[in-house]
Amino acid sequence: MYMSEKPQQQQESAIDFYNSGKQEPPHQNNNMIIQLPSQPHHHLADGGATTPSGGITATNHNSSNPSSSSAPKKRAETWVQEETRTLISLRKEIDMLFNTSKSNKHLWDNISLKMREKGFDRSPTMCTDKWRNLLKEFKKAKQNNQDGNGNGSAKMSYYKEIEEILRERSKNGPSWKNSEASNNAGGAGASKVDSFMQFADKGIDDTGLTFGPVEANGRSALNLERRLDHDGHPLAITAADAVGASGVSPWNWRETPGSGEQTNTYDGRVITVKLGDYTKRIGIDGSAEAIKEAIKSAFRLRTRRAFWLEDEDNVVRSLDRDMPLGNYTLHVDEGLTIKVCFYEESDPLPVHTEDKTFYTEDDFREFLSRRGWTCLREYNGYRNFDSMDELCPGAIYRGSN
DNA sequence: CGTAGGGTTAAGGATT
DNA sequence: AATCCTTAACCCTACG
Repeated sequence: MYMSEKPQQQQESAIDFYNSGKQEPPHQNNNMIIQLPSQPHHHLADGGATTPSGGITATNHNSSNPSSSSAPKKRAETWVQEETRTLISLRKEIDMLFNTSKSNKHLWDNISLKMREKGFDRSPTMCTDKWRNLLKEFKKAKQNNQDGNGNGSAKMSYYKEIEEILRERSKNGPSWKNSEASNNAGGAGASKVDSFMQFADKGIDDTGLTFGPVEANGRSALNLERRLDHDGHPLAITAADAVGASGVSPWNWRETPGSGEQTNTYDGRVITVKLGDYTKRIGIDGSAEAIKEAIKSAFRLRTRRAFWLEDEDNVVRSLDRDMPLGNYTLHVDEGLTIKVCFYEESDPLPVHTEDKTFYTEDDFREFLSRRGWTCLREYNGYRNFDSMDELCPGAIYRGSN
């Protein structure tokens, strides 16, 4: 109505966002060549929303148009369903790591990275904004849900997810906030730490990641052990003993029978999860955490690497006891692999180089600090990198201070 | 400092 | 063409 002045400022910051590096200058420029898998962006319109051409979001504008002053600020593409779902599920995975009194930037960085890995080119800021907008929508929807809002649209499924996250949160009580990624020492606390990104997971296997992204034999890069049987988690079911897992996980939050009666008898709610040559059946009667643990257990995932399930349509599904039964493919974060040169005191030439794979910003920081470095420097250049985000896969770096 | 959370602005497609 | 509607992106404030 009466707001005619101010576009200035807004416009500016928006442009800045895409062009000059306020937020992460989209990885594409510089030499961050995270090649996105050809921008999947399946264009399922988001709840009837429109997703015009192209599928490539904001960031590609600047390739041709660095900062022509009068660039008519384009807002980013509307998020498509898969994007939103992926975001929700990624956020869900690490929700307990968010700490209101500390910077969560690295967490959003990570989420953004994961998004990019899945072909969704969304900056951390875009992710936070989207998340916040989702929360707002959700709350608003909840307020006036009495009045005929009960459409079963995609949004409702977002809301379901969000509700669950919030439920988990409140259920876990304040503890999730202050005692951050609880150290793994001890019982139930351990499983609260998500399999997804165990940032605080020092100590175990600190050379980290003995399991590089792709092993020489070509088998998928997990530290799968030979025996792929289940060892313990009640929801991890082998093909042979699917019936045995009556397990309701210790973290089973839902008392309410939900839809219909919820008996103790195992009602066969099992999904099939495939990874490479291995197929396992996983019971999904527990909480998201429990299901995750079951998957880890079944496939012997002992890494901090992110993993996720995609259904037969390649849609990333969040782990949920209500998730549709069926066949899923397990995907594991491939990490970001670079080469690092090591020098001897006197010798100007590198003694040896080593491949190094990072899965999280914390991996990266930990790696640096363990060697007394503050950043990495490109091997034949002088640019320093103190964030994993800026590293270029396969490039060569050396430690620097 | 940072975050959450609420509000606001405006881009841009859809509808009339 | 005008209007409506959705939603990305921004602003502000309280709170820790």
